[in-house]
Amino acid sequence: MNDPAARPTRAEQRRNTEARILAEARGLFAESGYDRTTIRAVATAAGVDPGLVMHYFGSKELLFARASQPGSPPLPGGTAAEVSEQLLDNLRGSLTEEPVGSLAILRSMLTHPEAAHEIQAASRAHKDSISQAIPDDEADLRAAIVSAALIGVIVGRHLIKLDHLTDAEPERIVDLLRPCVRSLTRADHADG
Amino acid sequence: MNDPAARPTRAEQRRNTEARILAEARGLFAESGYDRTTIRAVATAAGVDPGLVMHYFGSKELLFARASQPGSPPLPGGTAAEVSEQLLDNLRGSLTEEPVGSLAILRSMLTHPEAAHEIQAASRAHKDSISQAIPDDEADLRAAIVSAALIGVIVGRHLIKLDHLTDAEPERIVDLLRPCVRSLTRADHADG
DNA sequence: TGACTTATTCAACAAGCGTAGAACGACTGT
DNA sequence: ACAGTCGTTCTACGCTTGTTGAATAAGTCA
Repeated sequence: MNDPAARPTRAEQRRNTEARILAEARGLFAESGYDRTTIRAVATAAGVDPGLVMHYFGSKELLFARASQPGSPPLPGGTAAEVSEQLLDNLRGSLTEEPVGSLAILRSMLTHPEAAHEIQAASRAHKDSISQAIPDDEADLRAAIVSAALIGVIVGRHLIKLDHLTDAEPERIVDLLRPCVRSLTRADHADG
Repeated sequence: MNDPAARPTRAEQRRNTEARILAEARGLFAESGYDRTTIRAVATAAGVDPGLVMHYFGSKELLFARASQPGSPPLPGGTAAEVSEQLLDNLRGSLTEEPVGSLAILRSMLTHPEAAHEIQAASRAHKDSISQAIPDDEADLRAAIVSAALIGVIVGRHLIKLDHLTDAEPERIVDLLRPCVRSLTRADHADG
Protein backbone atom coordinates (compact mmCIF):
# COMPACT_ATOMS: atom_id res chain seq x y z
CA MET A 1 0.00 0.00 0.00
CA ASN A 2 2.61 2.52 1.09
CA ASP A 3 5.40 1.16 -1.02
CA PRO A 4 7.31 4.28 -1.98
CA ALA A 5 8.26 2.78 -5.33
CA ALA A 6 4.69 1.93 -6.25
CA ARG A 7 2.29 4.13 -8.14
CA PRO A 8 1.24 6.86 -5.68
CA THR A 9 -2.21 6.79 -4.20
CA ARG A 10 -4.82 9.34 -5.17
CA ALA A 11 -4.30 11.59 -2.15
CA GLU A 12 -0.55 11.49 -2.63
CA GLN A 13 -0.92 12.33 -6.28
CA ARG A 14 -3.04 15.29 -5.42
CA ARG A 15 -0.71 16.66 -2.75
CA ASN A 16 2.07 16.10 -5.21
CA THR A 17 0.78 18.20 -8.05
CA GLU A 18 -0.64 20.76 -5.67
CA ALA A 19 2.80 21.18 -4.15
CA ARG A 20 4.37 21.34 -7.60
CA ILE A 21 1.96 24.06 -8.68
CA LEU A 22 2.65 25.97 -5.49
CA ALA A 23 6.39 25.74 -5.95
CA GLU A 24 6.26 26.98 -9.53
CA ALA A 25 3.90 29.76 -8.50
CA ARG A 26 6.30 30.87 -5.78
CA GLY A 27 9.15 30.98 -8.25
CA LEU A 28 7.24 32.89 -10.88
CA PHE A 29 5.72 35.35 -8.42
CA ALA A 30 9.16 36.00 -6.96
CA GLU A 31 10.66 36.45 -10.41
CA SER A 32 8.02 38.55 -12.13
CA GLY A 33 5.62 39.82 -9.48
CA TYR A 34 1.90 39.35 -9.21
CA ASP A 35 0.66 41.09 -12.34
CA ARG A 36 3.16 39.67 -14.80
CA THR A 37 2.71 36.12 -13.53
CA THR A 38 -0.18 34.46 -15.33
CA ILE A 39 -2.05 31.43 -14.12
CA ARG A 40 -1.39 29.93 -17.52
CA ALA A 41 2.35 30.33 -17.02
CA VAL A 42 2.17 28.69 -13.61
CA ALA A 43 0.15 25.82 -15.05
CA THR A 44 2.56 25.34 -17.93
CA ALA A 45 5.56 25.41 -15.60
CA ALA A 46 3.91 22.77 -13.45
CA GLY A 47 2.95 20.70 -16.50
CA VAL A 48 -0.74 21.05 -15.77
CA ASP A 49 -3.89 22.59 -17.16
CA PRO A 50 -4.77 26.15 -16.05
CA GLY A 51 -8.17 24.94 -14.94
CA LEU A 52 -6.55 22.66 -12.42
CA VAL A 53 -4.83 25.59 -10.76
CA MET A 54 -8.18 27.27 -10.36
CA HIS A 55 -9.73 24.05 -9.09
CA TYR A 56 -7.10 23.67 -6.39
CA PHE A 57 -6.56 27.27 -5.33
CA GLY A 58 -9.81 29.02 -6.23
CA SER A 59 -8.39 32.18 -7.73
CA LYS A 60 -5.15 33.88 -8.65
CA GLU A 61 -5.42 36.00 -5.53
CA LEU A 62 -5.73 32.95 -3.27
CA LEU A 63 -2.87 31.25 -5.09
CA PHE A 64 -0.70 34.28 -4.41
CA ALA A 65 -1.71 34.29 -0.76
CA ARG A 66 -0.73 30.63 -0.44
CA ALA A 67 2.47 31.08 -2.44
CA SER A 68 3.73 34.09 -0.51
CA GLN A 69 3.59 32.97 3.08
CA PRO A 70 5.38 35.58 5.14
CA GLY A 71 7.71 33.11 6.84
CA SER A 72 8.62 35.98 9.11
CA PRO A 73 11.83 35.59 11.08
CA PRO A 74 11.67 35.50 14.87
CA LEU A 75 10.97 38.90 16.31
CA PRO A 76 13.89 40.50 18.08
CA GLY A 77 13.84 41.40 21.76
CA GLY A 78 16.06 42.16 24.72
CA THR A 79 18.52 44.96 25.21
CA ALA A 80 19.43 47.38 22.45
CA ALA A 81 22.68 45.58 21.75
CA GLU A 82 20.94 42.22 21.60
CA VAL A 83 18.23 43.56 19.34
CA SER A 84 20.68 44.97 16.86
CA GLU A 85 22.62 41.73 16.76
CA GLN A 86 19.40 39.80 16.13
CA LEU A 87 18.48 42.20 13.38
CA LEU A 88 21.85 41.63 11.78
CA ASP A 89 21.43 37.88 12.12
CA ASN A 90 18.11 38.06 10.30
CA LEU A 91 19.72 40.22 7.67
CA ARG A 92 22.50 37.71 7.18
CA GLY A 93 19.92 35.00 6.71
CA SER A 94 17.97 37.04 4.22
CA LEU A 95 21.13 37.84 2.30
CA THR A 96 22.40 34.29 1.96
CA GLU A 97 19.15 32.81 0.75
CA GLU A 98 15.83 34.48 1.02
CA PRO A 99 12.86 32.07 1.04
CA VAL A 100 11.10 32.35 -2.30
CA GLY A 101 7.79 33.10 -0.63
CA SER A 102 9.21 36.25 0.93
CA LEU A 103 10.68 37.29 -2.39
CA ALA A 104 7.25 36.95 -3.95
CA ILE A 105 5.86 39.44 -1.45
CA LEU A 106 8.80 41.78 -1.77
CA ARG A 107 8.63 41.69 -5.55
CA SER A 108 4.98 42.68 -5.54
CA MET A 109 4.95 45.08 -2.60
CA LEU A 110 5.04 48.20 -4.80
CA THR A 111 2.29 47.22 -7.21
CA HIS A 112 0.01 44.81 -5.39
CA PRO A 113 -1.94 46.34 -2.47
CA GLU A 114 -2.26 43.04 -0.64
CA ALA A 115 1.50 42.54 -0.68
CA ALA A 116 2.02 46.11 0.50
CA HIS A 117 -0.28 45.49 3.45
CA GLU A 118 1.67 42.42 4.44
CA ILE A 119 4.91 44.37 4.40
CA GLN A 120 3.33 47.11 6.48
CA ALA A 121 2.04 44.55 8.96
CA ALA A 122 5.40 42.81 9.20
CA SER A 123 7.18 46.11 9.65
CA ARG A 124 4.67 47.12 12.32
CA ALA A 125 5.24 43.92 14.26
CA HIS A 126 8.97 44.39 13.90
CA LYS A 127 8.68 47.94 15.14
CA ASP A 128 6.72 46.99 18.25
CA SER A 129 9.39 44.58 19.36
CA ILE A 130 12.31 46.79 18.43
CA SER A 131 11.14 50.09 19.82
CA GLN A 132 10.69 48.64 23.28
CA ALA A 133 14.45 48.20 23.50
CA ILE A 134 15.20 51.76 22.45
CA PRO A 135 15.30 54.39 25.21
CA ASP A 136 14.10 57.24 23.04
CA ASP A 137 10.87 59.05 22.32
CA GLU A 138 11.63 58.60 18.65
CA ALA A 139 11.86 54.83 19.09
CA ASP A 140 9.05 54.14 16.61
CA LEU A 141 10.68 56.25 13.95
CA ARG A 142 14.05 54.62 14.53
CA ALA A 143 12.50 51.19 14.19
CA ALA A 144 10.74 52.16 10.98
CA ILE A 145 13.94 53.56 9.51
CA VAL A 146 15.95 50.46 10.27
CA SER A 147 13.21 48.29 8.76
CA ALA A 148 13.10 50.36 5.60
CA ALA A 149 16.86 50.49 5.22
CA LEU A 150 17.30 46.75 5.69
CA ILE A 151 14.46 46.00 3.28
CA GLY A 152 16.22 48.26 0.83
CA VAL A 153 19.42 46.28 1.10
CA ILE A 154 17.65 42.94 0.67
CA VAL A 155 15.66 44.24 -2.29
CA GLY A 156 18.78 45.77 -3.80
CA ARG A 157 20.57 42.45 -3.61
CA HIS A 158 17.91 39.93 -4.61
CA LEU A 159 15.47 41.84 -6.80
CA ILE A 160 17.09 44.91 -8.36
CA LYS A 161 20.46 43.20 -8.29
CA LEU A 162 22.54 46.26 -7.65
CA ASP A 163 26.03 45.86 -8.98
CA HIS A 164 28.35 45.10 -6.08
CA LEU A 165 25.59 44.13 -3.71
CA THR A 166 24.77 40.91 -5.51
CA ASP A 167 28.25 39.42 -5.39
CA ALA A 168 29.33 40.54 -1.95
CA GLU A 169 29.77 38.13 0.91
CA PRO A 170 26.77 38.44 3.27
CA GLU A 171 29.07 38.74 6.25
CA ARG A 172 30.76 41.80 4.72
CA ILE A 173 27.46 43.52 4.23
CA VAL A 174 26.44 42.68 7.77
CA ASP A 175 29.72 44.03 9.11
CA LEU A 176 29.37 47.25 7.17
CA LEU A 177 25.82 47.73 8.37
CA ARG A 178 26.53 46.95 12.00
CA PRO A 179 27.41 50.54 12.96
CA CYS A 180 24.28 51.69 11.18
CA VAL A 181 21.96 49.40 13.03
CA ARG A 182 23.68 50.15 16.32
CA SER A 183 23.43 53.89 15.88
CA LEU A 184 19.75 53.50 15.10
CA THR A 185 18.91 51.21 17.96
CA ARG A 186 20.88 53.23 20.45
CA ALA A 187 19.72 56.62 21.52
CA ASP A 188 23.07 58.27 20.92
CA HIS A 189 24.05 60.04 17.77
CA ALA A 190 26.37 62.96 17.34
CA ASP A 191 26.15 65.54 14.62
CA GLY A 192 28.80 68.00 13.51
CA MET B 1 -2.00 87.13 -31.64
CA ASN B 2 -0.42 86.27 -28.30
CA ASP B 3 -3.22 87.65 -26.20
CA PRO B 4 -3.19 85.29 -23.19
CA ALA B 5 -6.94 85.64 -22.78
CA ALA B 6 -7.65 84.74 -26.39
CA ARG B 7 -8.33 81.29 -27.71
CA PRO B 8 -4.97 79.47 -27.73
CA THR B 9 -3.23 78.84 -31.01
CA ARG B 10 -2.90 75.41 -32.46
CA ALA B 11 0.65 74.81 -31.24
CA GLU B 12 -0.25 76.04 -27.77
CA GLN B 13 -3.29 73.81 -27.68
CA ARG B 14 -1.18 70.85 -28.59
CA ARG B 15 1.54 71.52 -26.03
CA ASN B 16 -1.24 72.04 -23.55
CA THR B 17 -2.96 68.71 -23.89
CA GLU B 18 0.33 66.92 -24.38
CA ALA B 19 1.52 68.33 -21.08
CA ARG B 20 -1.77 67.45 -19.43
CA ILE B 21 -1.53 63.87 -20.65
CA LEU B 22 2.06 63.66 -19.44
CA ALA B 23 1.15 65.01 -16.02
CA GLU B 24 -1.70 62.56 -15.57
CA ALA B 25 0.50 59.74 -16.80
CA ARG B 26 3.17 60.63 -14.26
CA GLY B 27 0.62 60.63 -11.48
CA LEU B 28 -0.93 57.33 -12.44
CA PHE B 29 2.40 55.60 -13.06
CA ALA B 30 3.63 56.82 -9.68
CA GLU B 31 0.47 55.68 -7.98
CA SER B 32 -0.12 52.30 -9.59
CA GLY B 33 3.03 51.34 -11.47
CA TYR B 34 3.49 50.52 -15.12
CA ASP B 35 1.32 47.44 -15.50
CA ARG B 36 -1.72 48.63 -13.59
CA THR B 37 -1.76 51.97 -15.35
CA THR B 38 -3.71 51.70 -18.59
CA ILE B 39 -3.49 54.10 -21.50
CA ARG B 40 -7.23 54.32 -21.32
CA ALA B 41 -7.05 55.50 -17.72
CA VAL B 42 -4.46 58.13 -18.59
CA ALA B 43 -6.62 59.34 -21.46
CA THR B 44 -9.72 59.51 -19.28
CA ALA B 45 -7.86 61.39 -16.55
CA ALA B 46 -6.64 63.88 -19.14
CA GLY B 47 -10.10 64.17 -20.66
CA VAL B 48 -8.93 62.85 -23.98
CA ASP B 49 -9.33 59.89 -26.29
CA PRO B 50 -6.92 56.94 -25.88
CA GLY B 51 -5.99 57.21 -29.52
CA LEU B 52 -4.64 60.68 -28.93
CA VAL B 53 -2.22 59.40 -26.33
CA MET B 54 -0.89 56.93 -28.87
CA HIS B 55 -0.70 59.62 -31.51
CA TYR B 56 1.38 61.86 -29.30
CA PHE B 57 3.61 59.36 -27.55
CA GLY B 58 3.74 56.39 -29.89
CA SER B 59 3.34 53.60 -27.37
CA LYS B 60 2.76 52.94 -23.70
CA GLU B 61 6.45 52.18 -23.29
CA LEU B 62 7.47 55.53 -24.78
CA LEU B 63 4.88 57.31 -22.69
CA PHE B 64 6.38 55.74 -19.58
CA ALA B 65 9.87 56.73 -20.67
CA ARG B 66 8.73 60.34 -21.11
CA ALA B 67 6.72 60.35 -17.89
CA SER B 68 9.47 58.93 -15.70
CA GLN B 69 12.42 61.15 -16.43
CA PRO B 70 15.08 60.32 -13.90
CA GLY B 71 15.58 63.91 -12.76
CA SER B 72 18.65 62.59 -10.98
CA PRO B 73 20.02 64.83 -8.25
CA PRO B 74 23.52 66.26 -8.64
CA LEU B 75 26.14 63.61 -8.11
CA PRO B 76 28.08 63.93 -4.91
CA GLY B 77 31.81 64.47 -4.81
CA GLY B 78 34.64 65.73 -2.64
CA THR B 79 35.89 64.39 0.63
CA ALA B 80 34.13 61.63 2.52
CA ALA B 81 32.54 64.09 4.91
CA GLU B 82 31.35 66.29 2.07
CA VAL B 83 29.97 63.34 0.17
CA SER B 84 27.96 62.09 3.09
CA GLU B 85 26.52 65.53 3.70
CA GLN B 86 25.53 65.80 0.05
CA LEU B 87 23.91 62.40 0.21
CA LEU B 88 21.93 63.52 3.22
CA ASP B 89 20.92 66.70 1.42
CA ASN B 90 19.60 64.67 -1.48
CA LEU B 91 17.79 62.43 0.95
CA ARG B 92 16.18 65.42 2.63
CA GLY B 93 14.98 66.63 -0.75
CA SER B 94 13.59 63.25 -1.68
CA LEU B 95 11.81 63.01 1.65
CA THR B 96 10.09 66.38 1.54
CA GLU B 97 8.72 66.02 -1.95
CA GLU B 98 9.89 63.51 -4.41
CA PRO B 99 9.29 64.48 -8.06
CA VAL B 100 6.48 62.37 -9.42
CA GLY B 101 8.61 61.16 -12.31
CA SER B 102 11.06 59.55 -9.92
CA LEU B 103 8.21 57.97 -8.00
CA ALA B 104 6.98 56.44 -11.24
CA ILE B 105 10.32 54.74 -11.74
CA LEU B 106 10.59 53.68 -8.13
CA ARG B 107 7.06 52.28 -8.15
CA SER B 108 7.79 50.13 -11.18
CA MET B 109 11.39 49.16 -10.45
CA LEU B 110 10.47 45.71 -9.12
CA THR B 111 8.14 44.67 -11.91
CA HIS B 112 9.17 46.59 -15.01
CA PRO B 113 12.61 45.66 -16.41
CA GLU B 114 13.17 49.05 -18.00
CA ALA B 115 12.57 50.80 -14.69
CA ALA B 116 14.90 48.37 -12.94
CA HIS B 117 17.62 49.17 -15.45
CA GLU B 118 17.27 52.88 -14.82
CA ILE B 119 17.63 52.34 -11.09
CA GLN B 120 20.69 50.19 -11.67
CA ALA B 121 22.20 52.84 -13.93
CA ALA B 122 21.47 55.63 -11.47
CA SER B 123 22.91 53.61 -8.62
CA ARG B 124 25.98 52.84 -10.71
CA ALA B 125 26.58 56.51 -11.47
CA HIS B 126 26.09 57.29 -7.81
CA LYS B 127 28.54 54.60 -6.85
CA ASP B 128 31.25 55.85 -9.17
CA SER B 129 31.17 59.30 -7.66
CA ILE B 130 30.84 58.10 -4.08
CA SER B 131 33.43 55.37 -4.02
CA GLN B 132 36.15 57.70 -5.16
CA ALA B 133 35.87 59.53 -1.84
CA ILE B 134 36.11 56.36 0.22
CA PRO B 135 39.59 55.16 1.11
CA ASP B 136 38.73 51.50 1.18
CA ASP B 137 39.00 48.51 -1.11
CA GLU B 138 35.35 47.82 -0.36
CA ALA B 139 34.38 51.28 -1.57
CA ASP B 140 32.08 49.96 -4.29
CA LEU B 141 30.23 47.75 -1.87
CA ARG B 142 29.87 50.59 0.61
CA ALA B 143 28.45 52.83 -2.06
CA ALA B 144 25.98 50.19 -3.17
CA ILE B 145 24.83 49.62 0.40
CA VAL B 146 24.23 53.26 1.08
CA SER B 147 22.30 53.58 -2.19
CA ALA B 148 20.12 50.59 -1.36
CA ALA B 149 19.46 51.72 2.19
CA LEU B 150 18.51 55.24 1.19
CA ILE B 151 16.27 53.97 -1.59
CA GLY B 152 14.63 51.76 1.00
CA VAL B 153 13.88 54.72 3.23
CA ILE B 154 12.44 56.77 0.37
CA VAL B 155 10.36 53.86 -0.85
CA GLY B 156 9.20 53.11 2.68
CA ARG B 157 8.02 56.68 3.11
CA HIS B 158 6.44 57.49 -0.24
CA LEU B 159 5.33 54.17 -1.69
CA ILE B 160 4.83 51.56 1.02
CA LYS B 161 3.96 54.27 3.52
CA LEU B 162 5.47 52.62 6.57
CA ASP B 163 3.79 53.74 9.71
CA HIS B 164 5.97 56.30 11.43
CA LEU B 165 8.09 57.01 8.40
CA THR B 166 5.32 58.82 6.54
CA ASP B 167 4.58 61.41 9.22
CA ALA B 168 8.08 62.09 10.47
CA GLU B 169 9.85 65.35 9.83
CA PRO B 170 12.43 64.89 7.05
CA GLU B 171 15.09 66.56 9.14
CA ARG B 172 14.60 63.99 11.90
CA ILE B 173 15.07 61.13 9.51
CA VAL B 174 18.16 62.79 8.08
CA ASP B 175 19.59 63.30 11.54
CA LEU B 176 18.97 59.71 12.51
CA LEU B 177 20.58 58.47 9.33
CA ARG B 178 23.62 60.72 9.51
CA PRO B 179 25.73 58.32 11.59
CA CYS B 180 24.77 55.54 9.21
CA VAL B 181 25.87 57.36 6.12
CA ARG B 182 29.04 58.54 7.81
CA SER B 183 30.01 55.08 8.97
CA LEU B 184 29.47 53.79 5.47
CA THR B 185 31.40 56.52 3.69
CA ARG B 186 34.25 56.39 6.11
CA ALA B 187 36.59 53.45 6.22
CA ASP B 188 36.32 52.95 9.95
CA HIS B 189 33.98 50.58 11.64
CA ALA B 190 34.43 48.64 14.83
CA ASP B 191 32.87 45.31 15.59
CA GLY B 192 32.44 43.70 18.96
C1' DT C 1 -17.99 -6.09 -11.13
C1' DG C 2 -20.36 -1.98 -10.66
C1' DA C 3 -21.35 2.57 -8.57
C1' DC C 4 -19.06 6.47 -7.14
C1' DT C 5 -15.52 9.71 -6.49
C1' DT C 6 -11.99 12.62 -8.26
C1' DA C 7 -7.81 14.14 -10.64
C1' DT C 8 -7.29 16.19 -14.91
C1' DT C 9 -8.20 18.21 -19.39
C1' DC C 10 -10.84 20.67 -23.09
C1' DA C 11 -13.21 24.31 -25.00
C1' DA C 12 -15.09 28.56 -24.43
C1' DC C 13 -16.72 32.92 -22.44
C1' DA C 14 -16.53 37.87 -21.19
C1' DA C 15 -13.63 41.47 -20.19
C1' DG C 16 -9.78 44.38 -20.69
C1' DC C 17 -5.74 45.55 -22.97
C1' DG C 18 -2.52 48.12 -26.55
C1' DT C 19 -2.88 49.63 -30.89
C1' DA C 20 -4.26 51.04 -35.89
C1' DG C 21 -6.69 53.55 -39.28
C1' DA C 22 -10.41 55.94 -41.04
C1' DA C 23 -13.19 59.94 -40.35
C1' DC C 24 -14.51 64.63 -38.85
C1' DG C 25 -13.91 69.48 -38.21
C1' DA C 26 -11.60 73.40 -36.99
C1' DC C 27 -7.58 76.09 -37.66
C1' DT C 28 -3.92 78.10 -40.97
C1' DG C 29 -1.12 79.81 -44.61
C1' DT C 30 -1.62 81.48 -49.29
C1' DA D 1 -11.82 81.41 -50.26
C1' DC D 2 -9.50 77.37 -50.98
C1' DA D 3 -6.49 73.59 -50.02
C1' DG D 4 -4.17 71.50 -46.64
C1' DT D 5 -2.57 70.65 -42.11
C1' DC D 6 -3.56 68.83 -37.76
C1' DG D 7 -5.91 68.12 -33.24
C1' DT D 8 -9.19 64.91 -31.97
C1' DT D 9 -12.53 61.21 -31.85
C1' DC D 10 -14.69 56.74 -33.30
C1' DT D 11 -14.67 52.11 -34.22
C1' DA D 12 -12.69 47.99 -34.33
C1' DC D 13 -9.07 44.35 -34.55
C1' DG D 14 -6.28 40.87 -32.34
C1' DC D 15 -4.54 39.28 -28.27
C1' DT D 16 -4.21 37.84 -23.47
C1' DT D 17 -6.23 37.32 -19.22
C1' DG D 18 -8.95 35.06 -15.23
C1' DT D 19 -12.45 32.06 -14.83
C1' DT D 20 -16.08 28.48 -15.74
C1' DG D 21 -18.52 24.17 -16.68
C1' DA D 22 -18.81 20.08 -19.19
C1' DA D 23 -16.25 16.02 -20.50
C1' DT D 24 -12.77 12.24 -19.75
C1' DA D 25 -10.50 8.70 -17.63
C1' DA D 26 -8.53 6.66 -13.85
C1' DG D 27 -8.64 5.28 -9.01
C1' DT D 28 -11.51 3.66 -4.96
C1' DC D 29 -14.66 1.15 -2.30
C1' DA D 30 -18.82 -1.94 -1.58
